[in-house]
Amino acid sequence: MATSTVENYLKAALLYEQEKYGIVPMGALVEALGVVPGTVTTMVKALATQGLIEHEARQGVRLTPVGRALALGVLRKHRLVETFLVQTLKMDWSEVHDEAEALEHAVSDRVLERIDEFLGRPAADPHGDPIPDAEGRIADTARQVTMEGCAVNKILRVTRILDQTPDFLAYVQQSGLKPGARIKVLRREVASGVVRCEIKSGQELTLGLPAAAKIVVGAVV
Amino acid sequence: MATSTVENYLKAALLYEQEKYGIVPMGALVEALGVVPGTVTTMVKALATQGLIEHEARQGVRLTPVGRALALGVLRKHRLVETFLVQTLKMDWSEVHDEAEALEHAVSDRVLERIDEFLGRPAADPHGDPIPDAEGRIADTARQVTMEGCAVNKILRVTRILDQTPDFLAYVQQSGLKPGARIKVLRREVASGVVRCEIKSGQELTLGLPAAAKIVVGAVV
DNA sequence: GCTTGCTTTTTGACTATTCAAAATAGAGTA
DNA sequence: TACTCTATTTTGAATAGTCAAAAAGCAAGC
Ligand SMILES: [Mn+2]
Ligand SMILES: [Mn+2]
Ligand SMILES: [Mn+2]
Ligand SMILES: [Mn+2]
Repeated sequence: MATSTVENYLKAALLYEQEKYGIVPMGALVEALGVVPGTVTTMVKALATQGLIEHEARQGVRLTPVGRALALGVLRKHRLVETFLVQTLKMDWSEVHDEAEALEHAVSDRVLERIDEFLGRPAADPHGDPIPDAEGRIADTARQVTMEGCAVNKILRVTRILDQTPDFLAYVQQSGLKPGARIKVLRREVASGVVRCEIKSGQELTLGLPAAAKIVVGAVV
Repeated sequence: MATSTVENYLKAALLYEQEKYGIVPMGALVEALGVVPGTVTTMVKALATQGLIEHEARQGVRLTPVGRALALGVLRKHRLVETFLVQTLKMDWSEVHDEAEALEHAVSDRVLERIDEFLGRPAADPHGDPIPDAEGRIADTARQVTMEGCAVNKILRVTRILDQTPDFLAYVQQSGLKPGARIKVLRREVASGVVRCEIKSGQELTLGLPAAAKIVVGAVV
């Protein structure tokens, strides 16, 4: 059985892989796990011995198929637990990440299956992050469009928030841009670096381009 | 923060204390935790240093008020989680113990409060074991009566199963003696060592005295 | 009092994970 | 080419928890 430390390392590598391309530098793991560099070197060697990752000296790591499958399982648990905490237990979407960070290591596959069924097999978590299915398949999010680059004057739906720091989530909540919200981008002013948009009931809102780039939108269903 | 190992040791000591009187012998912890005796001696010293138990050399341990409070918190998590798994996620009552054994260390107080509220602040878990409240108060079960010693020819309700081995739980389930079931003890034959009783819809059932002693009954509400 | 048998403790060793601090490799720069 | 800066690795040490096996304590019986 993989320890929770092992699971955290693999999940961190997976998330980095999904965001960037190719190899995961040691520094990315240092950052994600909050440990000193020497610790990562040590752990990475151990994980490589176990066949979960490949370690290119002075370069970084790459997940093996076994390691990736394990990481996808942990990510699935994390996101289903988050969804459960928000939908069923009515917790605030900004506080569920830390809870899921611990529960993802304690929820068994049996319990997870129950949760998945109970929730009706959701495709995304409260932040709009896609949930891998039981076989480890996960929706491709490479071509998602954000408020920074979407069509103008068209009603769209917020589907995902890329920046999940508490501050940004609080801002998103308070300004009504949570996943599910319907919005319309009115215009983009590149010179001043702002995006002007309309949210439900005609209210208008102005946000900076970097913030707009963190809000993924899609067609209204 | 107490590690899950520490929590398991304290909970084991608490459960033993509740069943028997006074001091908890080292062997009881060896048995409950599934480790070798030397390990218990080592851990017990560490727990004593942390002020969670008192260690009487060659005798055993006793929980300190701090240790007992911690243990009651873990027991509360365990039993609320079991209840949640059965009532909300529809898991079988015979399989939830092991799941709760892991989840009790990962569920935060915040999540626990949500679960407690969601379930309507239950007083007992699926096995009928009392759930400590948030302040650590737990119902006194010292004078509970079992089918071995209860009144005869009176309709009673099963409230608790004391033997929670999978085999016994399966027997209880299949013979309709789960907590909540209404039963009537018809007569006790001390010579042959059996108890004859009637369960719902007039079916009769015979069980041995040791088995009867594991089924707690109370007045019908 | 001496021997038996069971419980508990001691000792020595091992794994997993971590940090601090020093050493080193590379990449880019002057 | 030599220097500088940063990322990574090495080394040495610590903590938590565990086991195996030997030693010690103690109660009971002879
Ligand atoms: Mn985690
Ligand atoms: Mn999420
Ligand atoms: Mn446990
Ligand atoms: Mn129980």
